Amino acid sequence: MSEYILVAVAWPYASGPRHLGHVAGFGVPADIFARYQRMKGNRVLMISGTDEHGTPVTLAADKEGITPKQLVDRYNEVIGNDLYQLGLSYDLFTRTTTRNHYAVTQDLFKTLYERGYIIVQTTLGAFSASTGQALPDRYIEGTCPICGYSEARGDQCDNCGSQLDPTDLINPRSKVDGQPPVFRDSEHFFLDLPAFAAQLQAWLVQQEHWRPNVRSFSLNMLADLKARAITRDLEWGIPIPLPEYADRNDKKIYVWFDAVIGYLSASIEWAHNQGTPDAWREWWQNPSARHVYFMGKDNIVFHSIIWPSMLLGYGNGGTFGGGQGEPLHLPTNIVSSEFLTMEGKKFSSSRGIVIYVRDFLSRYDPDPLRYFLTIAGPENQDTDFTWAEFVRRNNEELVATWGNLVNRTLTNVYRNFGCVPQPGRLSDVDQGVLDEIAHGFTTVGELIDAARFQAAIKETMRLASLVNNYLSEQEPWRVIKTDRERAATILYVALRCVDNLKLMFTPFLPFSSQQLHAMLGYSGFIAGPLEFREYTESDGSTHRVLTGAYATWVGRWEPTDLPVGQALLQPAPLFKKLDESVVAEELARLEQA
RNA sequence: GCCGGGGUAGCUCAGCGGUUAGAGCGAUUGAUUCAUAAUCAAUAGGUCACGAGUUCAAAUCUCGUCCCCGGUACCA
Repeated sequence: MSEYILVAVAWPYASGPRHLGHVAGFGVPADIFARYQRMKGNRVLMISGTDEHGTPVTLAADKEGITPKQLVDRYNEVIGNDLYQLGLSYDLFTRTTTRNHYAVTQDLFKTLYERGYIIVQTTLGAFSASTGQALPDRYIEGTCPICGYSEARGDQCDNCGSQLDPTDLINPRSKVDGQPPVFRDSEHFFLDLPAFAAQLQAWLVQQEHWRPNVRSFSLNMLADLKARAITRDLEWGIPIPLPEYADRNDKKIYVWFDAVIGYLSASIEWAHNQGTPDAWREWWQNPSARHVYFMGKDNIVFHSIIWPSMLLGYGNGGTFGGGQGEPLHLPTNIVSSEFLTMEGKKFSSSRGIVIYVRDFLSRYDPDPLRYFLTIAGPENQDTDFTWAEFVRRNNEELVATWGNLVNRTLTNVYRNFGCVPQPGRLSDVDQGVLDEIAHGFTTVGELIDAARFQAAIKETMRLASLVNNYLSEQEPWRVIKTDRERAATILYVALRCVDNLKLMFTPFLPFSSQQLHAMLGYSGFIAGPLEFREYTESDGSTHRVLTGAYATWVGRWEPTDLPVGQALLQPAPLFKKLDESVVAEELARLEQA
């Protein structure tokens, strides 16, 4: 019985290229989960896109003297390429500047507004004296009234940690042009979060399967819930869908309000692109579907409080819901990761403590990166990326344990038989190792399903060691000198194990598993490939999306019947051993940046 | 400040009330040589941040202290 599973992946922000920390937090874990579920035969819809509105985009564009749209076009392409090269198997990776996304966002806004969940309040805002541009709190700096630190931000002082208001600062100035800001009243729309407090509470207490930090953090927030502004004084954003704002260019929907709606709008776009415009309902209006969200810990509140409130308020209503069927589905699980640091420090583009995904992949293969981010990534606590550790994990774990097992097995078989050998009678030891590997489909599968990816890949590696152990004990290279049939049996068993491990490694290491699949003499795509497609919307605008024909995958999450006699291809190493000098080279590169 | 998470072997991390606290790597010793000098086995290595408490039993629960990370509602 196949399940409907929505894999909702956090939307990378299109203000610049993304670094390793970003993909460690949401991309790789989500892809492992999605690939496993597809191999298992479930109906997976994995969606996301670039998040393209908001102040940082406009400021970055101003700095370069280009329009926000030009800037996000560039980074949508860069980020899309990164994700493609990493093999993240989105059913749809789109963007928030599509006509479809605007329409869905406006539908939610309008529906929530009509139902009284959006209210108007006046707040004091800061504006640039020269350009009139609104300045978010953190774009204002000045002297901290508490500790006297001269570079305190409008929201917080980094020196003493005090929470501040921009109006508290002594000698406030804009971080953009250094001029003192002008403060004036501004009318904004607020999402009435307290209206959902009771429903959220009832829902959250039931979510005992969530990682504890997500649940307790969210429950805690409920105690002191306030209405939250969902519009900004900004030109760049989705227009407020009310008649009196139709011609106004100074106030737009807040970027986070539209970003979370992306999960729904991307599902709707996917269905439309497939030519089955209502297919999104099979995930969103299906109470037995599972919705699993992946993100970094800084995004929790938007997914556990704000987005659920919006879904509760919308129900099945509005233009897209059509007032029919079940209310839209709330998150089933919110898988939040901790943070990856870089050589002991926080990632920081401005200070050059960063490795961009594209730079990394220009020099190294995607699977070693996916391996590192899974086995040593920030799943349960902050973890550190160091080049020394990356090289070590690559050489001494990935190459030595799994790569070597594949290479020694295939080389032995290829040289002596050329094809999958006919086994003789299996001994208890033979059957024992086959059974243990086959059992991995259960243990590894359960770990992945529970979002315990680190434990899952460790278990898979342990199984690979087991087969190395089996070969060491059985010594087929010695046996073959005296007993060819026994050697054939041993190698057949090892090859069956490798074939099954190949499948178990596929969610983690899709590229090398595909290579191995071919070397074992199989055809077809075990789990791939990804592709870009161009779509044109009704207004004639086009955009590129990342997608793939995943239904054609031949990889199944179950033991294989490796056909006796199947011809193998000439084996070649799956992974490259990295020279120790890589560490010094990369550290020097960081120094220069 | 407040809220949440974390501090465990040389390193990177699991474990989160129950036999003598685990893994991988590193170290030492031995075996092996089919394989990318890749493998396999054994040994050594820890007052589980610190202090107090609850309990028959604490790395695990409670309280306090110190340090690191995130959030703190106008960064996303």
